[in-house]
Amino acid sequence: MARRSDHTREELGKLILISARRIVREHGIDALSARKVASDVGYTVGTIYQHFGNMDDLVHRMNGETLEMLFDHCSKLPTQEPPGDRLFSLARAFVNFAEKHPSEWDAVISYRYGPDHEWAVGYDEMVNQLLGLLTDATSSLYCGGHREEQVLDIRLLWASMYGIFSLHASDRLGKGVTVDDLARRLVDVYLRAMR
Amino acid sequence: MARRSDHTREELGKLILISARRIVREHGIDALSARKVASDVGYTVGTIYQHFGNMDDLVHRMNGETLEMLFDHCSKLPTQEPPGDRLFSLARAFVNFAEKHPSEWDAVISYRYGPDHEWAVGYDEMVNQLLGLLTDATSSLYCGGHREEQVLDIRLLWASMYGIFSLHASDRLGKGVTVDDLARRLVDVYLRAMR
DNA sequence: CCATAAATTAAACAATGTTCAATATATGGC
DNA sequence: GCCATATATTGAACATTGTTTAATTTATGG
Repeated sequence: MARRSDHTREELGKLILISARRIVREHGIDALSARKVASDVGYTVGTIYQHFGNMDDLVHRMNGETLEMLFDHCSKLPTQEPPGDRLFSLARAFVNFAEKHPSEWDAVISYRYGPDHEWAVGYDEMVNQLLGLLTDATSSLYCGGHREEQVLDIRLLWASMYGIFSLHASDRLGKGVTVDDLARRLVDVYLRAMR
Repeated sequence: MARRSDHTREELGKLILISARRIVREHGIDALSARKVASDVGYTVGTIYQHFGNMDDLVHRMNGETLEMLFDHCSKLPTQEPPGDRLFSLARAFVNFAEKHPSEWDAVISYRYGPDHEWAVGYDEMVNQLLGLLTDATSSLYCGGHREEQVLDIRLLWASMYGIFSLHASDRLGKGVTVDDLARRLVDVYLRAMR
């Protein structure tokens, strides 16, 4: 029996998340299971379920942290560029991050939660922060009173990137087409339309 | 034991696909299982596996047929409209179809195949036919020698629609944002960029 | 030192995809 | 009509899942 005083409750929660991430990184999201995490962390299944109500919650927390990593990655970008360049940089940063953490990003993109799963507020906030980066990078393009248009456009950019990654995850982008090609073209088309 | 002469091999294959589609339509892709299909069709699990090597193949065939249905749905569209209108019609037809067959479309969009699953040629051909519709609707916009650009743009439109549907499937489009809003805006942005 | 609360285990459950030997059925040759 | 052969079908098994729960162990506070 793993000793209760080995780690505080909080520490163990972190250990579980670290272990889950390691399994996902090394073997993909489909290889993740409660028992593997448990044995990896030196406890048994039940303990996992006391820290995370179910597997969806565990994956959800992990994915939230992955979004946080992406946000940090993007926050390092220079903020002085002209709006067009800045959007390109942002898109490239997305692609970079996805290439650097393929399995973890795949989990964010294509893990299917069960029907009664609820989105944590922290998760939504993180998405909003990422959308905020896109908003900042493009707001000079909406000098008029077209703020609602911008909201829609940001969602569209986000959805489009999401689709590119989704198709990429299952190798369905098309022969010779890369994520980078499509992301660049997406920004290009968008900027042309805004001109 | 179900009598062997009740149906020819081909008939039984069709029955299995019909049953699978019914289960998906009524209870969603996550409710689909080999045993449910088997009992629904009046046979046992093993028979399913003699007709479809594994569940991925079964879903793949079903999804291929769904794409076929979408293609038929889109083929009824008038072909005389100006290119812009035609692209809007096409996008609306996609959205219509997805709204008409939510669960079956969800299966196409977000079912995760196993790691060693291979895409059937028939499936890819069907995707190509759908991309062909987009190509036809937009080719007058590429009067110059920009055919490679068009190929990329078609893939981009496809990926973007895909992303919109993916996010919609998990209710993550954003507060008050609909599939139709985004699809229309997508076409709008694209056409503006092409102008 | 003991009572209480919390953490942890071990075992169970139902459901899944998948395989396989045994059995039943149809078919073609006589 | 009968028999051998090929094929279809079953039924049971296996490993793996997520999840629950009663029993046990551990820490903590009086």
